[in-house]
Amino acid sequence: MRVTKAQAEQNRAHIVATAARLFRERGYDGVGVADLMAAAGFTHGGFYKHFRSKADLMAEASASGLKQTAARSEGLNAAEFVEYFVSREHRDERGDGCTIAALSGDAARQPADIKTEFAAGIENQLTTLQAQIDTPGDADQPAARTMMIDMLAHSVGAVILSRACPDGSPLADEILDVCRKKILASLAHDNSDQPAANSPEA
Amino acid sequence: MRVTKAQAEQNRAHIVATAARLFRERGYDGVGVADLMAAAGFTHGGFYKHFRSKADLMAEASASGLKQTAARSEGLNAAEFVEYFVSREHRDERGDGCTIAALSGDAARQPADIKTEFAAGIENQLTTLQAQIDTPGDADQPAARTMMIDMLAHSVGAVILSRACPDGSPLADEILDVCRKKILASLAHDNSDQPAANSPEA
DNA sequence: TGTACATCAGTGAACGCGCGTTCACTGATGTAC
DNA sequence: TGTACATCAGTGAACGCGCGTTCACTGATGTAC
Repeated sequence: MRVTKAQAEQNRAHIVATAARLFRERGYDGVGVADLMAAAGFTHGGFYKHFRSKADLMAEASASGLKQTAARSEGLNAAEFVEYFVSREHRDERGDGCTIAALSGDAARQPADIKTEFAAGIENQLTTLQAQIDTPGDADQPAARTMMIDMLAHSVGAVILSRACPDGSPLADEILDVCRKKILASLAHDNSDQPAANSPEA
Repeated sequence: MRVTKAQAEQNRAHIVATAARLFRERGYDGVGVADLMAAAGFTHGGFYKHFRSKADLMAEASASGLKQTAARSEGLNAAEFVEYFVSREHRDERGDGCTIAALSGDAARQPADIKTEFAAGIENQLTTLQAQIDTPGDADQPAARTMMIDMLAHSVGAVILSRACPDGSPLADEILDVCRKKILASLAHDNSDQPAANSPEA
């Protein structure tokens, strides 16, 4: 049952893509090697012809998923990104959605190699988002980066919080709607580095 | 080896509290019944004298953890809450930190009973935070709720994103610092429901 | 271009291990008189 | 208040099961001549 070198590479890529999707849907612990290989259309034994261990695949599938996530938002400006990201559709489609939103909570408990992939994935996402900002001068690139970091964290928080609520509950939708408006508003009246950022209490 | 009714209740509460902490640290799947009972100072067999199943304990420990989380932020105003929440200390102390930040990602994949506990926990947290807002008149309670929903999602996103990065990496700290400033700033110049929330693109 | 042999992607049974759960047992607690 | 018995929190061995991983095997592919 040997298979063309090209076919084998294609099969391997298919397994990685399937893993990226299943991990987003069910988390790293929620997908077994046998599950995964069956979903990809193979028997489980062949897994170790492609990967040294499940842990290795976890890192590779994470990297692949993060790359795909960033590629998807290429060409979107910040507002368009938020409209898609902080939406019911995105919230309800874990498997096809953003890897950062789906797996950051899990990544926090994984070994360093996976966390490194996440940091790289986040950097890549930031670069992609920044590339679409109308920069009047190149001077305020740090401000653009700051803005995108904040916007991404804000959006990720909204989706994760909404997903933690029961399916179809009012609170789940309220969180999404409130945050989408607020994030869009904060993008609109360009809060580019107001100096008044210290001690708002008292 | 029977034990006082009072002692048994105390032991049960201790197991729940231990579970809440361990689940925050390692996630629901990362803690076994035997692990948990050993950490609480018991052998695993006794577990089923207190709980019908691990799933039952997961729901109860979640509720307990969420209650504790909200209780901790009582008396803090929004800015004080953010200063604590979006900090390195909180990020690095998963076990002692906020249950929402630690487990929302996992809760999304759990059965309805756990999601229901999370929704209740979030509502409780919102009520606690709103109670500390200087409301000029009672009229803008909806605006206060909106503000707290947004601030909570924003803060949770910052912590989760930071935790997904390698320990001690520059990006992990940058995310935290950027978001803390931005969230405090948005609280300070009170962006109470600006009308300009539609279509900032084009 | 044809032939002979080595390679290796994929198969499916089997492995040890840790998980959640059950169970017979213990002995101090709680209760009935 | 004291005695006899039932209760049940906690113990530790054992259960079946699914997990990640290994292995002998297959047979088409790739390679050497």
